[in-house]
Amino acid sequence: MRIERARGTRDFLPAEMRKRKIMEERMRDVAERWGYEEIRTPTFERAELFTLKSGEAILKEMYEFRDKGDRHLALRPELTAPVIRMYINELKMTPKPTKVYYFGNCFRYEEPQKARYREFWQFGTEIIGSDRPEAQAELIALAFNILKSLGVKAELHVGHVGLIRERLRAAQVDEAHINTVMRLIDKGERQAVIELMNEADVKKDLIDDLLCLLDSKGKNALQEARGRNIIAADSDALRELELLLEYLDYYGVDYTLNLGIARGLDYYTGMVFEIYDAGGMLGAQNQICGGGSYRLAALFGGEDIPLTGFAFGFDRLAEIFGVDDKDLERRGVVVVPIRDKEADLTVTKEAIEIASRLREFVPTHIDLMNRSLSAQLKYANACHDSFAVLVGKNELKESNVTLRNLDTGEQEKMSVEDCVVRLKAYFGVIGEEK
RNA sequence: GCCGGGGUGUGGUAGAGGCUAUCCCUGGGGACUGUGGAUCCCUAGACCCGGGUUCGAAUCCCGGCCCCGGCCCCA
Repeated sequence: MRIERARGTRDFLPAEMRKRKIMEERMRDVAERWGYEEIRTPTFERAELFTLKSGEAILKEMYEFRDKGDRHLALRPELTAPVIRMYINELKMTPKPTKVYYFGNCFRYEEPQKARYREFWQFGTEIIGSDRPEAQAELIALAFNILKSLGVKAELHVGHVGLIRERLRAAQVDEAHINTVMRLIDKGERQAVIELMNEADVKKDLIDDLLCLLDSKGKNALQEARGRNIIAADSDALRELELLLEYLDYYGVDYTLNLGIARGLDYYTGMVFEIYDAGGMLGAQNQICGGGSYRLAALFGGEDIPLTGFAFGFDRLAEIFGVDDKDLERRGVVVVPIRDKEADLTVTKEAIEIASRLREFVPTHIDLMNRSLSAQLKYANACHDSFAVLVGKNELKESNVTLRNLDTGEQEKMSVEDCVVRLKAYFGVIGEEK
């Protein structure tokens, strides 16, 4: 009987893995050069870590279970909460800001769709200890540069939930209602927002101001809003946002100001941003990154430290990441022992020794099926190898090997030493050992 | 949770109630134990699962599973 893959999961074949590894390497590389260090948390956690953050309702969207010790556990549905937990448990004493990144699989029990799976990967970073504009700008610039390293065309929208919250407070809306409104804004339900405000007896011109703020887009939105007195001149959020945008210019980051981004979660406190695929390849799921400044640590029993972070949907990036076929094609070498019918082991011994040397710097095959010479070459061809190193008794007699270029068919006899040098040069190995 | 379209060897397919299920690609072996990509031969390998209708089901019906896409959601 044939066993099917679990719903919403995928197998990654070598070609896909090569692509994903290239992406991972580039993303890690950028993060490292920006001074972030990789961390890793467990694949499963106590379920309450996630319900505390997102409410009991998300239990039905998680893979949660009881272990044999009756602990209530869950496969992680995201990585922010685990990272904060790790920080509170064991990173508290590190110098601030603490800059970390992560890459890991997450699990959600949802209906699979385009670029949406039950097991998916997130790549994200957290700045622990700062939500100042300097930190916000660096974080956004980092996300921007990671996308650049992947050659992905994307659109960055930056907002600030503080502006809207301030506006609502000015309108005498209480905190509980503010959170409700933020959630509605995030869902784009304007009508519901208006109704709720009417119920709360908010004056009509204040409602208009709010709606106007939500619609603000583009570089000049801030000046316009201030010009029309929608934002108070002494607004803290405004000052923070202006500074952030200034810094983004220094970083050379292109952005669209979008005050309508609300991220309907209570713990977002300041800057928020989202990045969308600009190529239209993702259908309905076109958001590839989300982040912002938030306060979450106190919820998990830590000090209420400011946090700024983002997470990329790695699978969505993989969907739109284009890579040269050349980069994906694995080019290696095959060592071909030519055995005679007496099954003389000296040829095999020599071949293995040569393969071991080549394996220090290039993918190397050697026959595992006791095949004939021509069958070995046929296999090498099917595997897109570049060179064959032929080792037979003729070569052994002369202490030589035959190096055959599988692209051109040219071949020539040479010593093992010359062969190694030649292949090192071809595969661009620098820093010859002495 | 809801809606639409699908599921035949590794992959891609033909087949529309009736012979041993078509063809291409693929895997293994051989022609060919010192030179590959061609050709030929042999060989491996499939009707998603369960039930129903029928003399007879890959084909029609029902349920499930899975895939693709959309809604909801997206921490």
